[in-house]
Amino acid sequence: MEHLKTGELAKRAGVNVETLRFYERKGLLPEPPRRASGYREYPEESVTRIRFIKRAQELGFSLDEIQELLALRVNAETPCAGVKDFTEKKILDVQRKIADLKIIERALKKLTAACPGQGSVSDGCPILENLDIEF
Amino acid sequence: MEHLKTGELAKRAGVNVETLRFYERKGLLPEPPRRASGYREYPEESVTRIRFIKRAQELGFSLDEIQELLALRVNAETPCAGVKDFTEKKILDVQRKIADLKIIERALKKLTAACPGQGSVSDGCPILENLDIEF
DNA sequence: CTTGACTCCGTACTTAGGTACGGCCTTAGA
DNA sequence: TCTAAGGCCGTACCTAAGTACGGAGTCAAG
Repeated sequence: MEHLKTGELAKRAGVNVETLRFYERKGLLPEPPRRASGYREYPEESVTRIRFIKRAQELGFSLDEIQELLALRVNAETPCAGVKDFTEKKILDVQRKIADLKIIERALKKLTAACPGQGSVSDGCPILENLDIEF
Repeated sequence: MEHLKTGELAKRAGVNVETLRFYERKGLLPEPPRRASGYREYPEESVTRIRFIKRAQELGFSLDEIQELLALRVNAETPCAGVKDFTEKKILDVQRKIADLKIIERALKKLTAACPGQGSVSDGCPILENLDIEF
């Protein structure tokens, strides 16, 4: 199977059909070729594209930022220096996110570490009162 | 200075005054004591609380999730086991985020690594066509 | 003791990111 | 070949997360 219709793509990528149209309008998903009837014919790769978008969202990127990320592999007119600058900024961005998530991870681990998993919080559970997250 | 008025807190935390009222309505920010006039008097810690909320958002948590995270240090009635379960799920969640961000980081680094930072993309810039991010 | 900046509150508006609706058209299978 | 399931489009609607408005009360510096 080489081509996908909207419904198939939507199902495979785990999104609503309308979301595909929405992404297309937004320029996140390139307009696919159409058959004579007007039906869209998506290539297989669209699945990973969509999934990348969804995952990047969960990582705190807005659709606009995601578009910029995706543009990196496509756009052939931007001056190289600009691309490099942008990319380096994004790397810092990502590194900060990783660092902060590690702080949160550590805080959460500290919580579970001591917890017996039984009894009720009020008397004895050592998990709480220890979630100190500072940035 | 022990107490903060809404405007002061807002400025320190870098958010709009209205956002504070909004968070209060949502239960993300506990209702502070009021002076006789009705004016809110926030404790200093509110600043870190707000900043935590903002940062957690940037890391891809919704306000509802953030509320759950914050609830961990406060709520004294939930059964310990439930708390532990929730916390462990969140840890996995966070670890997945970190892993995926690292993938993105690596992809972005691969881009800059080879780029001279000059010339235009179309002829010669090695950055592009190499951003292969798969989940 | 006034005046300008700040606060209160309820309510309305905005933006991002989708979802749903509905009328019409296409396709594929019995 | 008829027909249900699915596609097309424009438009309207929805939720999350704020932002703005505006009339009335409060505070503090001069």
